[in-house]
Amino acid sequence: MTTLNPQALIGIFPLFDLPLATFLHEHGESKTFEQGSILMKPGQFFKYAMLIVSGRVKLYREGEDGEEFFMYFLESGNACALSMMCMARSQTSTIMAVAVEETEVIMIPIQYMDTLMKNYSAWYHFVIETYRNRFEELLTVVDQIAFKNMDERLEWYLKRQAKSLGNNLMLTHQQIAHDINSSREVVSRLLKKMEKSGLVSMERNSIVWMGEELE
Amino acid sequence: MTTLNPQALIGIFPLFDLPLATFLHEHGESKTFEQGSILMKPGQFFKYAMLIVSGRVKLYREGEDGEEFFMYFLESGNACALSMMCMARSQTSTIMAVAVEETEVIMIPIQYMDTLMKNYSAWYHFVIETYRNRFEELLTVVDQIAFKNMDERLEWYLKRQAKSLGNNLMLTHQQIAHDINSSREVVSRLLKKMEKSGLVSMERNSIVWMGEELE
DNA sequence: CCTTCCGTGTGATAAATATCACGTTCAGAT
DNA sequence: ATCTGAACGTGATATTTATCACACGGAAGG
Repeated sequence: MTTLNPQALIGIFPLFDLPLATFLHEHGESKTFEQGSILMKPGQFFKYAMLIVSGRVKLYREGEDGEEFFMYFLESGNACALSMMCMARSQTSTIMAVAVEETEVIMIPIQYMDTLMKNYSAWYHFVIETYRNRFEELLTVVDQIAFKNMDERLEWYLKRQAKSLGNNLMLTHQQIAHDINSSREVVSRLLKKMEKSGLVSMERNSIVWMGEELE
Repeated sequence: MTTLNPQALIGIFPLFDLPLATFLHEHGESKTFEQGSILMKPGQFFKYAMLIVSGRVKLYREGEDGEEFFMYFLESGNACALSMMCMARSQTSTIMAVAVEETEVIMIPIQYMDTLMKNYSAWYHFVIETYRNRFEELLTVVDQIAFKNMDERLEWYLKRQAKSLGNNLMLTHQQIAHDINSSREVVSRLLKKMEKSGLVSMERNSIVWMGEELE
């Protein structure tokens, strides 16, 4: 039983229709994750598909020696593609998901997947759409790290952050370096250049993105 | 109507059951792609989901200035995840699929997707499985380019090639450089090192992988 | 047989990025 | 107010990768 009623669910997940929203309302479970808590980590077993109602989740890949690499955010109306894929086979996760703010999710137990797929076409459209979006996002990530230099990657990173978190970014250079798998000094220098060309303005602990918006 | 009968289909796609195989046999279309022909290219609109019966397809990402970056192979029993997601609206970012040998595929017209999803649970298991495999493969690609140096990436590349194409690889240094987005000279030098440490042996136009197998 | 082209080898150099060392600034704690 | 630690700035240097230049040898075709 979710805290949100079917109509409210449709408001957040526009691909849902009333029968689906009603079903999920009845059989889903609401849960709130505090800022900083882990929704998913490598090796974890899935019992639920997770839909994001509100808040924001950061997905990143972990390297062997503790490096991290930011992949994307999940936000209101999104679903965790990995949770849906893994639960279909009772497999374990390979990435890390952390709430960057207080985040409310709906958890759909694995045993309903067959019913949903079979009887609710809105559900499988939603699932396909979710996969498609994540897959495409992952492809753009590959593009960036395969073809672009640090300056362009940093710019793209900031663009994406600004799109999700707003133009005033509470990030330290160190955090950014971590996310793009570079080093603080490199990030500092590149930011300096970007400031000179008017793309950002900087203060202690925060950066204001002044370039164009993403999309 | 496919050239293969339902039983033969199940032999190639073990997740299929008889009703599904029968349906696909009736409504799918067989097609053969010659070596070197393009199954999928930038900005293409999909009318079919594509399943690989035999042969091998190489999936590439293309950069803005014509660079290429090898992502993975699709082989007998695989399906093209992207075709199933019907990426109707991909723009600048492009993916390329080329047959590296003569390849037979089954093409399922997109209008059957709803029926398949609704009435054939084996189909949606197959679809989920396909997505999951491609997604995970893409994640390992991200790992490599995000965290590893060229020597490790080259080694991993050769391992994957050897796994699909056999240990005797008919590749020039130039082709390899292209696939991993590096340059011929770099690849030559790294291969030289690998030869000295006994990982490969080299001849003109071919490289024999002598390291351990992947997986 | 000879020429030409392609694949390869290799040194020199450049460019991009990472690392090290150290300084500065600023906010919060004592 | 002073101290302290975190965040940031910056030069020097190392490492990694790319690029340039050129040489060599074999294979294919005339």
